[in-house]
Amino acid sequence: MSTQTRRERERAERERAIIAAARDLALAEGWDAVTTRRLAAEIEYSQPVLYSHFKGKDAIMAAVAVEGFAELATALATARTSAADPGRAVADVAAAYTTFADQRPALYDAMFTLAVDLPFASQGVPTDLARGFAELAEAVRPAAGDDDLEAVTETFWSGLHGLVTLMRSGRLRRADHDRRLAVLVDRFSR
Amino acid sequence: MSTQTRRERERAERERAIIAAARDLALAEGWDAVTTRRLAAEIEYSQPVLYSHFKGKDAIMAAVAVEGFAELATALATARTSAADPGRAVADVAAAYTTFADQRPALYDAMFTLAVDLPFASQGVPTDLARGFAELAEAVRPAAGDDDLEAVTETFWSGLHGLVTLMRSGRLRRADHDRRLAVLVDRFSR
DNA sequence: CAGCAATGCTAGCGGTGCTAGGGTTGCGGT
DNA sequence: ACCGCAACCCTAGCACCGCTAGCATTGCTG
Repeated sequence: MSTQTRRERERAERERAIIAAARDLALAEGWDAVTTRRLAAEIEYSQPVLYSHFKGKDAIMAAVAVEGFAELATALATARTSAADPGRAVADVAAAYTTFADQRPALYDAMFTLAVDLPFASQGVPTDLARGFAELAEAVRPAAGDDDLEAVTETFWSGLHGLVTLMRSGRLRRADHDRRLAVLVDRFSR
Repeated sequence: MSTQTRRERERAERERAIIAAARDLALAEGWDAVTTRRLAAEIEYSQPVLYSHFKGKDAIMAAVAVEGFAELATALATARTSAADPGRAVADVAAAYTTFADQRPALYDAMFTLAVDLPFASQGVPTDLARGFAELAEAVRPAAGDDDLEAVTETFWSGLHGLVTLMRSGRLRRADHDRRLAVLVDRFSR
């Protein structure tokens, strides 16, 4: 039994090493640089080992994305609960969201742009995603008015997502980001 | 001189055939299915011919995207100018935008998600992109208030882009699209 | 009609994600 | 203590990708 548990522990550690290597490599050089060969070299095992842990490269990216959902939810929660007054919660949460996406572009891509077939129907993804979504919802609740809160939250989220992705692909000037963010926040604050 | 012009004409036709093949293939099976080998087979030439017209696959995708910008601009212009009254222009333009993206997903991807290094500083891209942008700006102008029109337009655009991309990647339920769109339109109509 | 220039082909390079099959290692039962 | 077996991991390779070098062939020009 002892050797069994040791093996399982080593396996779990190796799996974490794979995810960490993928994440670090993606953040440093982008997802294009994350190849199964480089990943294998990074963890000092051969390529096929990766496939004993994950179904394929997409699954590895999904695992990295899962970590991202937890981080994003935490960042949003911190921003909202530490807002000076409830009226500023929307602005603070919005700023936290775009900052998160801006500072971890590769992670954000894995979460929302690439890896379409995330394990949405299982694991902790829905949980952490829902946590982040709930933070957005609480922030915009006072300004929802007669509209359905879920629809307002989703729309606000879409606005943030659009700002982030369009700016990062060069369609929107970076210099005007704060101005745009202020407009969005204003429209969802009253 | 006659043979010269004939050759140039044939070359131009072939170039159009490449773009058309890429577009059709992308719309039918997605951009992953668009390989240089399949493209070459489609136009009944060998692979290297593609590279005498375009610098690489990205350039072909960019050419497809350029067509898309013109179409989108036209669709938005039609929606805005045929709106029953100016008050409904925002709703009609917004609907036209999301419908365009929904019906030509591959084209939309080429325009806004993939192909980062578009010929932004040349050709007709800025023109058509600016045309589309101007339509959005005219629609939201009455509701801009004291805010900078450009910032409001860019933010509205981001909202549309976010709705489209998040829905297409499965993050937002398709059934609630109209409700979300109504929220966005409402927030940019007053 | 000869020579040349342009044009498009075959073949191949280095890379990708992924997998089949064989060794080697090390645990478990006698 | 040792032997057989099972689990594990590596080497080698497949089919495909974008892209390019170099050669034939074609067809215009003087």
